[in-house]
Amino acid sequence: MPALQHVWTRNMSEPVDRPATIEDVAKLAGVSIATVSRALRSPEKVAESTRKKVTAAIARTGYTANAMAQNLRMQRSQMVLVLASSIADPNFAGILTGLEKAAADRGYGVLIGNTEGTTGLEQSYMRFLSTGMADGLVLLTGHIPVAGEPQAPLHTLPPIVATERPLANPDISYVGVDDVAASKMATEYLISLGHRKITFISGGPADIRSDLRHSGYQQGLKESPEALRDWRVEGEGTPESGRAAVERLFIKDDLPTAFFCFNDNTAIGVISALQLRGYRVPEDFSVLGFDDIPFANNFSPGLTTIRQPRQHIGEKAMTILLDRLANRSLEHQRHLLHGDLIVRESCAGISRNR
Amino acid sequence: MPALQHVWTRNMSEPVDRPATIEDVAKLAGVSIATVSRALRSPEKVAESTRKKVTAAIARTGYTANAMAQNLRMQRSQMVLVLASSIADPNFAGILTGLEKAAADRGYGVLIGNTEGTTGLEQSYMRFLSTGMADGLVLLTGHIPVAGEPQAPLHTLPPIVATERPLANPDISYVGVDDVAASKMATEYLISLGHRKITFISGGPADIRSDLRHSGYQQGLKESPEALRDWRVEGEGTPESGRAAVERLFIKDDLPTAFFCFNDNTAIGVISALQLRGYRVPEDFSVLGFDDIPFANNFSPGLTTIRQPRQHIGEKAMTILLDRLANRSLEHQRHLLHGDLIVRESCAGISRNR
DNA sequence: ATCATTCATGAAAACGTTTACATCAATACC
DNA sequence: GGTATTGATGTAAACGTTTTCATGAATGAT
Repeated sequence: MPALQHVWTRNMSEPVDRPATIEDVAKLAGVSIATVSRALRSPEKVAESTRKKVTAAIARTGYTANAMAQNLRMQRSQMVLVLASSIADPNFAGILTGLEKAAADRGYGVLIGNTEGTTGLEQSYMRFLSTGMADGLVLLTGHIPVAGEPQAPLHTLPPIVATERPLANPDISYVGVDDVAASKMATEYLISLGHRKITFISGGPADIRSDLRHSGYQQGLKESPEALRDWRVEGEGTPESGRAAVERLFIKDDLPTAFFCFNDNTAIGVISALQLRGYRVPEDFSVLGFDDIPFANNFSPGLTTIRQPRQHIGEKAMTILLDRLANRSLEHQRHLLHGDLIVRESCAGISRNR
Repeated sequence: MPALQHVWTRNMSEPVDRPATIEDVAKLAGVSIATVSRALRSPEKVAESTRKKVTAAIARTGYTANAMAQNLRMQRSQMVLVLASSIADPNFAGILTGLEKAAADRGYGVLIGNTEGTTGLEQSYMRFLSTGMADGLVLLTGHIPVAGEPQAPLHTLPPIVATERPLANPDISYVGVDDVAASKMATEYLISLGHRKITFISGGPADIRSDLRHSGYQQGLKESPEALRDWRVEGEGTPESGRAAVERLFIKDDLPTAFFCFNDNTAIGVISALQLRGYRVPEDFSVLGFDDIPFANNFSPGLTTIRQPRQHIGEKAMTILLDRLANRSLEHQRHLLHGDLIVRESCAGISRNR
């Protein structure tokens, strides 16, 4: 006897068999649907003998519980919405991998929304929350997507956790790399190599991480006994902006010996601009990045950079969210993960001939 | 009067107000729930005056229809499952962006599953389909995830479309770049630069695309009147495998003047191996890639490569799937999109001194 | 032997929608 | 002025679960 299963395309010759329901199973096993449900959800409550009958009937019918019905009844969706401002961001894939893994481990699904930085799309994705299609929210956008007033009531939103970009609002859980500590470490490393004139290229004024990393850079500078100049120039986190920053410095003829860049993309731009002008990295200038994007190792010279533990970040963020979903009482928390300094080839001791 | 809205966290002082239901709206508007539903789904069926009352009541209550209830009733989920073997794949982000956009445009959500190439995870994600949490499936894995027999019944599965990696099974819709035509074009380009000894580095025997691109390469060779050697060596699609391939050729002392690589990652490995041996690209060797990964432009030398229209591929794939979902009668279709040759710096005319 | 407990099961009420059908009023027709 | 026709609404039945409560049967204690 062939198993009765889901059939998606109609076969004109025979009657369409819908997916088996709990009632089909119950009938076949000669029990009530309540018993079938119990046999599945809390097997200890049903007698050994009937449990066997039910199991057999389930196997025969190919039954799988309808998730919509379950979720409607249980008032949840087992789904989490992940909102990102750009899927193409080099950090996105790694974080998503972690988010996804942690979610899958606990039976949750991951719904993704690409907001492209527009609040319109943001709002549109929020419907997954308001309609109950998702139970929680992971934000990679750097801000809370609230339509209305300046300070819309937070309790109006489901459990949220932010990652990748810190939020201005401290009342929301955040997990990410410790930007300040990592940047301090990076700066200290450059100083330890003998550099005294270190430029920091930011990722743009809109990005909070710029200020955090700048602040770590400042702290690194302060550690050193010598007076060191706080030398921040603006970038945008793109290779082009890195190139442009270098050009501006050359025009002003105000050159550092080392660059600490907001991210690897900027560093790549900086290096290519320097090389284009005939300089060598690290012999003439040292360049240090942030992120350790997958490509950092294949660039030439290999990028010395701070590694973001992307997958861990994702996993931790999802774990916090799901814990919150499971137990309403949990408070929000911030987790700053350590970022390793990955030493490759783009930084070296200060050259003698400059 | 404050709007009655969803509240996720309990405020001990006052009673918890659940999300407003259709019944709340009906009561407030003084009509039946059927009328509220009609006012929303088919406004033309309800009198102007009552429609206004309903609209007002909806605004007052902050009502949004419960998606679970809707989906249960309407027997669909408005959700699509996207299965990928690796989120970290450089093509993934672009394709996902397209998939996501097309889905969002039509009110569908995108559920993602990272199989990591394991059939265990694949099976586990299939539960979204069998439980009705997703209506359709997008495969970026290169094969159909069927648990059982060698040729499990296809009608047992929901509408499927494959992208990124072609499937062995021709009965499933596929949209991707035209590997053969693009590879032929790439090869012809190298020939037009004067190259007569061109190596093709594959992406590994398991990847069908290796054979397609190899076949296009062969066709490109055949076009040329001179006898040209079919010169395929095995790689794995990684920079390391590209490096290794170069080393093997040097050991055999059997060198081409140009390399056509399965993908950009391989090309990057090839170039770095050549540079490490003191050769220059493109002066000494030409190297051509495939994909045009975001980084290809920032590599040095800029990678000449075939551009995959990733976002278009994703959009087209999703469109086909959703069309199929909307109208069962549609047959499967394959769409091969044109891949542009992007000329940068890694290929040049054959050098005089070799 | 009686009565209180435990244990396994079934009946039925939710969960929040959509929609076929019935109802009734108002209009149109002759 | 009686009868079709149209139009707007309400009633109630689904959709497929989980879970409270009630019902009996079997067990245990006295």
